[in-house]
Amino acid sequence: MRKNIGRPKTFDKDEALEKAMYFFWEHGYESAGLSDLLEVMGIKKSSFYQTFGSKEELFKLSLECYTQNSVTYFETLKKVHGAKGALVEVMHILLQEVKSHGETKGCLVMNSGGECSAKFGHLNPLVKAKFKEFQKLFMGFIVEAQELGEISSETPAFVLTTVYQSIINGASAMVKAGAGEKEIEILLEQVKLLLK
Amino acid sequence: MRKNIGRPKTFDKDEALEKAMYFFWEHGYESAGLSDLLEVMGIKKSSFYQTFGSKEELFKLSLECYTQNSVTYFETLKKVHGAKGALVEVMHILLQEVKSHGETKGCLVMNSGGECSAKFGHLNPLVKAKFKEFQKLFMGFIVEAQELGEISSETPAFVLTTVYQSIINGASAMVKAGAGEKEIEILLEQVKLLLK
DNA sequence: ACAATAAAGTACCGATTGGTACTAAAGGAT
DNA sequence: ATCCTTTAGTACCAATCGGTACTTTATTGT
Repeated sequence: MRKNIGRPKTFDKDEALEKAMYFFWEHGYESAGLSDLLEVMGIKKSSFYQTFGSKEELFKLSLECYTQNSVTYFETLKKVHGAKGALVEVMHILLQEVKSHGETKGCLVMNSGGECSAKFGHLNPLVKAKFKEFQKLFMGFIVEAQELGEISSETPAFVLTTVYQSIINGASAMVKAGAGEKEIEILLEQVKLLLK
Repeated sequence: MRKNIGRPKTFDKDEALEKAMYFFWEHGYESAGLSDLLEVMGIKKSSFYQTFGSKEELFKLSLECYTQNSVTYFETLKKVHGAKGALVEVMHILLQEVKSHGETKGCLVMNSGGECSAKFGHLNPLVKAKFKEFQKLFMGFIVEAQELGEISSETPAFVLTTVYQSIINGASAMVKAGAGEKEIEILLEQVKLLLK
């Protein structure tokens, strides 16, 4: 069987996907126009449909890509700040975003939940699966922090995880609706208080 | 000056607006098609543009309508459950929604924040204004509960308000992303714990 | 009867959407 | 030189979008 026949690919699929993922993250699934995506990805329509099949397929892959990137990013944060510190740092980063830009992209998975639950119900199962991955990721950090004694083991890890998620997701939702620094500073303190 | 000249209106503007508001609440601004809205409102296109001007104007009025309805609704809850009880009841209602339907519409203002912050930036000021109205509404309840001794005055009212908002908004966002009963039950307990 | 207003109904508009079809050129392997 | 595949480019598609224009009919007060 012959290999490398024909004209070789001139773009990297994963790189193009990552660029698309960022664009979905910024604009949402529906609002991300195909022509905009193509421009960002740096490929032409014919290449796109041959490689990714459809906009919906691209979006599904973007959700996967986002989750993988997030896991890697959290591992990096853990190495720098520790398990508990990484969780606090997430809120700290949100605060910095609000202070410098007054807005935030939030979490692609949560954003997609809001967008898909009403109009793109067939994407809900995937969104839910990714949500559970994040839940698992966060709880892993909390369990680890509890084992290390960074966080009290008095409250069950799942409870801490759920409350933590509600605060950070609520925080970014509030920023999008118009909340400012004061609110996020309060919520940062609340996260620190929660993870005692 | 002659009054009541011409053919009288056969539909009530406020009723039609309220129906449109519910439709926006369920489907979001962009996803609510004009033809769907007309069907729900029970009026024809010509009547619509004469009365409301445009889809965007209708949406702005819907945000006003939603906020007014919410204020009225909260006053009702307060009469039944008291100031603190009303705040807890909001979370309780969300839990019931999850138990019976597995989903929630959330808050129209917060939903609009997520939708408009990216693509319909010119609506942000209005969304922000409505967000602050809700903030004021919640804080009024908390202040009242503190004065009555239902809630401890140890923590400042604004802090309690912010944390409360982050939890309920985070909760409905999580439900849309796929969270279930367990998570919301935990968050209901957390709200009760917060408002001590 | 007449004027004034609102309704229903129809037709149409330009713009945009995601997606398809097809041609032609490019580039590497055999 | 031949084959295979991926590019770029163009044209086109049906569907949908919010919105406009216009005619016709209905219902009131004067």
